[in-house]
Amino acid sequence: MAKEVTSRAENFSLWYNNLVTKADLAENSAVRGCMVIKPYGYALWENMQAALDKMFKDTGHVNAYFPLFIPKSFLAREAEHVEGFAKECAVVTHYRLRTTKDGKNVEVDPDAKLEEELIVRPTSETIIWNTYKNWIQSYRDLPLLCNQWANVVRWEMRTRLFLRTAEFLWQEGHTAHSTKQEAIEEAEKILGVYEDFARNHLAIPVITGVKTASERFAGAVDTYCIEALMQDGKALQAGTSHFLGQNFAKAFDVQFAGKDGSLDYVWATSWGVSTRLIGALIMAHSDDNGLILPPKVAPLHLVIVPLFKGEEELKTLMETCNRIKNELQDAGIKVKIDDRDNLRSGFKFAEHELKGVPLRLAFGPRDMQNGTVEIARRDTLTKETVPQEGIAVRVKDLLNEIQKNIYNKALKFREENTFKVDSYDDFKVQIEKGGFISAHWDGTAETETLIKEETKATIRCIPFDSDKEQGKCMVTGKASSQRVIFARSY
RNA sequence: CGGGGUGUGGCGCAGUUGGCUAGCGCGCUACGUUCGGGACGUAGAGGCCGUGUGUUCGAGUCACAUCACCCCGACCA
Repeated sequence: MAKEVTSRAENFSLWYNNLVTKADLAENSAVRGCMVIKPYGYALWENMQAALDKMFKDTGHVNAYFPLFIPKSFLAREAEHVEGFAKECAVVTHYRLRTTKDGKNVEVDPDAKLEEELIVRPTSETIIWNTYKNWIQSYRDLPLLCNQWANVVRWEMRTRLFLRTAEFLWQEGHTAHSTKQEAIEEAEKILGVYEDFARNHLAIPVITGVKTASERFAGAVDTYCIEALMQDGKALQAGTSHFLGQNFAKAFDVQFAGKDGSLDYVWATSWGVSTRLIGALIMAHSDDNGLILPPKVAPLHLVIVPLFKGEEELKTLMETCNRIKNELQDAGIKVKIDDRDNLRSGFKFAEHELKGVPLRLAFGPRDMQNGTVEIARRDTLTKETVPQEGIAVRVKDLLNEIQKNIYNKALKFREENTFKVDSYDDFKVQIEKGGFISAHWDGTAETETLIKEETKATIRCIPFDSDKEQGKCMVTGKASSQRVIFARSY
């Protein structure tokens, strides 16, 4: 009997469980909201990392690493920045423990108090700019294009597995430029990288645009973003790229000498994507049978399941299985043979579907006789029997098809769930049903706040590619020059 | 920090108006039969019922306290 899975809520844990668990940190409430990334989930992250890392390097960036700890005073330098992060910082106040008198426990040694507290980085702008100060003197030192792969900690009031954990992994790029124009171009270029990565690797269509002032990164002049739509109709901010102006350069006194000898503050960007992208991947594609992972980032492309009774039969099948495995591996396909003898094949099928392995190749005595194999697609759940000959080509084709199909499905979903709305009444009705809503807004923070308070919808972004159509704000009736994207979001 | 809910083997749960030896499903171990879509049988292992204090002849069950977790808000990638 097949297990029945009905509700979407059940699926969320169904989807996550293969990749990640909540950190089990016993009695300590302080670390709630951390996650353990299991090997399979981490392999997925590593694939995403590798692809992104290559894209960064192809656009002239290099990797570096900066400290986890940030002196408290650094955060105070940029007023808006500290305002934005102060409420969610973990602070190190002591550097030593000691055994309690009864010898049964440990406690903080009050004599080991730090003179200046250290902040566990919520993001690294401050410590990086403090370092850049020493790296930049002349226009010849620019542009400086660094990326860092790191963990960060944000003490959120409420956490949510993958989407908002207390600690998460990410990459953060921090660049310095000699002109405003060049910095803006950099921020835009990176947003393009993110969009490309989401589309071509994660198979997630995203809307690119700029954030409104109230949604902007603390300390940025402009925040560009990619916004994705999840299957439950909620929006997810999947990545951001910030034009920081000269804010951090001024805060950390980073000036450079130009060709003409004049001094000026450098122009900056910062940008990042995190393990939240894994959450996006899961929530954008998965179905009631479990995960659906795009081949480009899947830890495993194909599992070979030999169908056998008894050790003897397995032996006779394994020769062919190994041959196929080698052939596929030589073609660059990530493949595994599932020859566990304590599980029935049906169970294995279900398990690999749950884990989102794009292809499954079943091979039994019947195929042995016919010189065939059975290939099943995870995305469509369809099966076909094909000759063993030329299997690598067929598998490659299928992986490409799956990659495309997953994207097209997600794109179709987004298109079917994006609505143009012109009246606030319609808006209130539509927002309950989820999806992106494209509507006119008068450009004021007051209206934005009002809408948020009344409907819980936020402006996800002012999209780059929207028509510059004239219209009237759906709330105030004031003039608007383009539609913006509203949604409820994670 | 407000509002609601839950704590019982690894996981998911039941446990009556307090009652005797705390159950069930999944999973786990062993053996056997099975094996082309989540198998079955038999035999096992595994629990001071979140914690503390009380009420009682007797507490998983009642009271009070406390801790933790989940959901909904405020905050946020």
